[in-house]
Amino acid sequence: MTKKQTLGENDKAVLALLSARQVPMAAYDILQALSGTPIRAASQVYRALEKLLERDLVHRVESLNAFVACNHATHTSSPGFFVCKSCKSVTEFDPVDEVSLLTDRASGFKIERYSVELTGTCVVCQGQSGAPS
Amino acid sequence: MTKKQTLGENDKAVLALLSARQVPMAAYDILQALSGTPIRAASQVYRALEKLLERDLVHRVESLNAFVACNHATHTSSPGFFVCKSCKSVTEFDPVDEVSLLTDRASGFKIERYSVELTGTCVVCQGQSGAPS
DNA sequence: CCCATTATGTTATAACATAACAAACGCCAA
DNA sequence: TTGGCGTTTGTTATGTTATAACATAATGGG
Repeated sequence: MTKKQTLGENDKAVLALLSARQVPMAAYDILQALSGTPIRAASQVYRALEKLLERDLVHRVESLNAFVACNHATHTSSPGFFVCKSCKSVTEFDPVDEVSLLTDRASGFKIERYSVELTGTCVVCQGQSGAPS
Repeated sequence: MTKKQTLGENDKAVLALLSARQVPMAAYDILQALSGTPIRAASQVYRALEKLLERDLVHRVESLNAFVACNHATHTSSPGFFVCKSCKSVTEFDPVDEVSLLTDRASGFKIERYSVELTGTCVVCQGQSGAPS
């Protein structure tokens, strides 16, 4: 019963791509970016993403239907994100404090996974759009 | 320039449906459930949802690609949800405390909207599945 | 070597969402 | 009153995201 222990070539290619870019990518964008490789179909991308998500090497950004490489040393399965709607960048953080508050008010609900996504404008983009010439 | 101030029949029908059910519904489920009405196409459903979302009468549950009627007296545009993966029920709450923590660590990021979704098992479903006969 | 299992490739389709255009409706100014 | 404009609604088509289903190849233990 050998369950997948190593990443295959496709998985590595997807991970390398997401690590190189620092922004979230949609699955079909990944597909297009990897057109030089054996990856030719959506299902290959989704299969790779599935493995990478299991290992917390990649996170899904729910509010964007997109995927981003984890940039933390210690991979957490449930990160929080600041998502800049202007430049599409995301900043990852670990919402431990917030989640401990949430645990308190869960009143019996058994939390298995969470998604905390803050949408707005990052510092850089605020400077660029807000300032008059 | 009269911008839509009242809800139309379609909007009311969608809201009534979502209020009657207490669980999130996907847009195409709504479409099917309203087959007796003038609503015949997906775009009509999405248009109604758009208006209802603007007014915070309905919320989008990102992790389910689904929509649920707001059950709060004071409608907030950014609620939190406990989502039971077993019975699909959602419990809405206002994550003000958590978000004030997040504001502290946002370090210049301007938060406009947020989504806090906790997936797990509700008290009722824990009792049903966990207990031996 | 042979078979079972896992991995990969390929095609098709399901599920979710919006674009684009047409028809009808309401309002108010000429 | 009517004619024009903005809004709403209806309709068809298409775009986008995700998975199902099946075929083929690689791998590893007996």
